[in-house]
Amino acid sequence: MIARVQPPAAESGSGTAKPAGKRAGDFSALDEIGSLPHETLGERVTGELRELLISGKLAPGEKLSLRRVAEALGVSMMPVREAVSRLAADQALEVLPGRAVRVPVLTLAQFRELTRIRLVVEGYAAEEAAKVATVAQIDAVKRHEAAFRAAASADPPDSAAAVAANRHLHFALYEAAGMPLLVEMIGRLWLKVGPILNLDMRHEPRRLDGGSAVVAHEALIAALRGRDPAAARVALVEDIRAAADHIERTARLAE
Amino acid sequence: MIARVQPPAAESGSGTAKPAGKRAGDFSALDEIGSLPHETLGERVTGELRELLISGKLAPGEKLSLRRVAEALGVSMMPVREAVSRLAADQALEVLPGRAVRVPVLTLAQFRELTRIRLVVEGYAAEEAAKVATVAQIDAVKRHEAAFRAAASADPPDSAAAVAANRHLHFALYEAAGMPLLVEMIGRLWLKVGPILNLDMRHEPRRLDGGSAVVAHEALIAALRGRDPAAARVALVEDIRAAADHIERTARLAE
DNA sequence: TGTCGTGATCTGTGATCACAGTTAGGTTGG
DNA sequence: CCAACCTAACTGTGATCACAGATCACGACA
Repeated sequence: MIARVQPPAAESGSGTAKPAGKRAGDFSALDEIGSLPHETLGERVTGELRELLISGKLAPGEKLSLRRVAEALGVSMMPVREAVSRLAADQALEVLPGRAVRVPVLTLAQFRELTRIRLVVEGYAAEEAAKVATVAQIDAVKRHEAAFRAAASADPPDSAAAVAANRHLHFALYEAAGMPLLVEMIGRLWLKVGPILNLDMRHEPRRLDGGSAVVAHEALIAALRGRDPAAARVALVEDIRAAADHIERTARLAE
Repeated sequence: MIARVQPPAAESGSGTAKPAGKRAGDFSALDEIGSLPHETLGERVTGELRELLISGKLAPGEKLSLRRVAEALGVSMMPVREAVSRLAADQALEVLPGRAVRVPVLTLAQFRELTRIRLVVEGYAAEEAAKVATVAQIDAVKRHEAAFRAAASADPPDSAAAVAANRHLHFALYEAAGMPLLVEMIGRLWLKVGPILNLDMRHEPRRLDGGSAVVAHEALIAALRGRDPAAARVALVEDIRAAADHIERTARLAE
């Protein structure tokens, strides 16, 4: 089913900050107000569905009905159509020929290809991050790593928190590379692997978290501190590959 | 302005080929018809706009009106909305806060980031293609290369044909890597750089075509024939970098 | 002559209605 | 008891209408 709309959610998507015309030094009070969000309904629904997908709350194969989603979110069918169109364009959702729209079920081949692409793209982001990250950005990564370890080693393990912390850790790293378009592209990749990956982590948090993930994360942070791009890439590749191996062994993939 | 709808256009996007249920050997006649397109109107409009973007027929900064596009294509406003939503989700189009939707104008920083990403992603595709390409696929690349050289060295140079041949050449290469998701991701990148890149090539075909492009393409084909992944990557990187350098010098980029 | 106010016209956004296709469930005939 | 049909409810798609906001141009006032 569909979760309720959370009020603001602090959407991290494409920011719309635009100071518009800014003259020399007159009317200083007017420059304070920075163009309010103007977030359209369709965008909010998109963000809502994206959040559900990337956090693994929507299982692969799950069917979505435009009318049901619209009703659950308290909006008309129209914004939901727009949101589904966008996500379907990214293949984060798929619409079957004459049926409903559903969360795609990846084939083994597709999952493997996606993993290979992630190794290249996210590995590159880690490399660049190791080159140009500020100490504040490295601290942010460390903070999320601590949160991840805490959630993973708790008794019982807080799988939801671990999933969220893992995501924040990775994206804090990617944003440290200073390449916004690259970050967004990675977000699109996570939209595709999110359902299987996080659904699995949600089911078996200790297997993945207590093991190689923590080790890889520590190696990653050490590489960031030492400003060692090659080591950062290796650490991240190890992290992704370990998770992917685990998925391949346990998750149910099509065909 | 908006071009007219070309009848079929042989959409090369996400194929919808699906033989549906295929039983043993009964009703052989029914298996002939391969589930007809079932292409929705919105999808066709999307493909139409995508083609205009990737071929550089829509200039950066050009404004689009949903109603005008709808009228020009002879459809309602609805399918156009869907198409624009999809393309805007990929940032192939952008919708200003309270204004119209337009083709994005890249800043210099954005263009450089895009180029860096292309070097990584398309370079990887070239590497993989050199590993696994079949002879038929290599021949296809060679065929497009010949068409490109012919169009570029003609008098006067056929810039439209050169642009098209260049695109076919690159995508024939990428498809040879056998990674469909990667190809689609690259297509998304081209959607962003297409307007500036091809618009420029259209204006000054000889500068780019007669020079480094042909050399890079020849080196690329030689690398494919020799099954040398590293050389293929170098050749492609050289091709992209030369084009990007030319753009940076001549094209008018924002900010 | 320069500048501000103002109205007409455009923009995208959202809602509602109509429709063809498919699916699922219930019923009937074997 | 099983299978086939048939109806009813649901699906996404497309069109039309209504609305708030922004832009632009013209005209009036200083």
